[in-house]
Amino acid sequence: MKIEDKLTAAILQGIKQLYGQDVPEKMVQLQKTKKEFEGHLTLVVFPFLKMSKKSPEQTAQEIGEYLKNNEPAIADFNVIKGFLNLTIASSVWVELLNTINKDEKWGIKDATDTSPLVMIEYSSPNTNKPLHLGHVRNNLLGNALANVMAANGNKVVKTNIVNDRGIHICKSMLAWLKYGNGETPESSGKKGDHLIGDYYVAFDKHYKAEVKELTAKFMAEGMNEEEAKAKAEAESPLMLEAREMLRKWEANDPEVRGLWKMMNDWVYAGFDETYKMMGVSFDKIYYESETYLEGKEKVMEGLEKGFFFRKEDGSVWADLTAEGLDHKLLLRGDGTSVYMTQDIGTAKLRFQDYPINKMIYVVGNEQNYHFQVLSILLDKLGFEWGKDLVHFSYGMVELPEGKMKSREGTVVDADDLMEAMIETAKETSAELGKLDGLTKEEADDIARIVGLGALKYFILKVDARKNMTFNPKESIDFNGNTGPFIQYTYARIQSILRKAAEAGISIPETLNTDIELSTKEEGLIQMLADFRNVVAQAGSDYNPSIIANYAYDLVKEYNQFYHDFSILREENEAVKVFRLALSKNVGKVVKLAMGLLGIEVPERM
RNA sequence: GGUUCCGUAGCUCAGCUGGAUAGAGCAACAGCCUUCUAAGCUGUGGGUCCCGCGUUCGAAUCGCGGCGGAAUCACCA
Repeated sequence: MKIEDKLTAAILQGIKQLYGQDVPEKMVQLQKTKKEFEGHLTLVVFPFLKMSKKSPEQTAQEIGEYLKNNEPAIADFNVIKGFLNLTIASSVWVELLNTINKDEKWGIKDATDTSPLVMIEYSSPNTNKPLHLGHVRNNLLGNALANVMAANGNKVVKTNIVNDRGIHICKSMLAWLKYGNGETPESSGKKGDHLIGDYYVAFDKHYKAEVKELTAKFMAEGMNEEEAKAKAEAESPLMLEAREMLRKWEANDPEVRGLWKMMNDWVYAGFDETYKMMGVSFDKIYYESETYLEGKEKVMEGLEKGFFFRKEDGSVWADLTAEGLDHKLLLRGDGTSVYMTQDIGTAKLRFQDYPINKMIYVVGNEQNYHFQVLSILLDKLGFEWGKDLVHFSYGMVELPEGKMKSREGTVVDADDLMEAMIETAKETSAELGKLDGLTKEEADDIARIVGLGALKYFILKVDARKNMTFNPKESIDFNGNTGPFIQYTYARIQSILRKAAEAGISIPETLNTDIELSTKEEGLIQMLADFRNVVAQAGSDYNPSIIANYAYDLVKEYNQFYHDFSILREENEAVKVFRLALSKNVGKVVKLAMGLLGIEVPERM
């Protein structure tokens, strides 16, 4: 039983005894005592003044005395204004540590057969260019959220919807045909996604040049600039060719389809490498080319049932004015589908494939409106989870000079970024002399773990909703509130445990409670115990960042403890063993917490 | 213009189901490595929590109104 629950019960009992009234549980506001005061938990007594009819100080004093006399867990108390600071007995903390110690996965709740099934969609790349920093945030958040949901006892299916069709791919294909000389990933030594991305850029370059030329021509013929540009864009032969290619694709032209498949496969091979390096994975991948037709069917079904309406030109719309929104297009006049139609189709397939209880879409906040609409539409169409689907909406990653713009070449590439982080980690490790005596493989592995840890933590510690700034010049720090700091502390704990084992000191599963603890040690146990709440809250709030910030707080606290107290040099055997057990469990919880974020921790660094 | 989100130290961010003197890191300055890993620890300086009004014993936190920034409101995805 949690200490807070136990105390709450005791306090309720006390209130009844002292003031003869039953009060609702939520009036008992127990919070962690602030550092500058003595005690572990603090009861705010203001809510009870009405029934005690006494001053805050007197009321707190009364409740404190009651607790000290009647609740064995309370060793002492002090009163400051309306705050009753309660000191919990050392033995209670040791018992708590014993509980935590026995539980290898403290704070983690495994799914059972009857657990709800949560599907999480994330990543969702286009196949015409490599992943960039924005995708990195998406992937890391999606992966972390999946871990968090799983740790809260849900069955989790991670899914990815790949946008593998459309005009953007045709542009890359066309450019490759025109300017490529048959270049392949093998022949060029480039990753497939980068190769295709380069041709997408090439298309854009040639297209722009074409438009510029045509615009000049039309202006010479007497048009104003705006008209000329619009006409040039509409009549650009390159763009017309790309559109023609898309038509052929839709008509299943074997040549176009063949090229499309080949080039997409290159891209997937590239993505797979990136995902693998990033440490993210999927249980089920959907391809838009396979789902986009499904949506039409569903929309037609809705049309028959009268949820939607058709305009004279044949286009199909949803009237959402009753929900405070506008009219939304679902099928174009020519019967082709739009983005929304595809999401409906994908939803349909997913629902066929899995008994989904909750659907979470990890998609940037520029699509808030889209998901608001999607939720309503899915609900109308009879998807049980439609109404309360979760759009896990995250903010943009911006550069100091503003948004990333592919046009201006300011896009931060995911592969480059990871490589740079690992390289920096390697250099830093070498400078600090951490790599002495390690094999190259070991050193490389540590550099990978630390470099990626720095990147992942940097991104995950920020509240997902907020836009965040990433400064490539200053790069990501390895000191302070960072992934490496947490990893470092973990590695140091492992080092101590190794040394203890070498010295033949064993840590018993159950520690003797007859030991005096310092406030720092008690505080650490309190923080360890809190991990449960943190995981639960991260799950119910869909918020991985609180785990990141928790891990930092815990490690920061442990580091201070580490410097103030000796562990292996401690002479009192019982105290030494206790501190080892405490360290071990800090290490365990840090590893679990970082694991939820998808961040590895090294045994040494 | 409508809707949604954001605004906390020079910078990057915590804190927000109302609670005590608003916290970290970076940057600056001053200390600490013959002792369990100094990617660390200790200290100093640094604040109109965007502004105003309201609710409350109590507001960075809740409500309303402003101001500033972002996103979105496409037969793009």
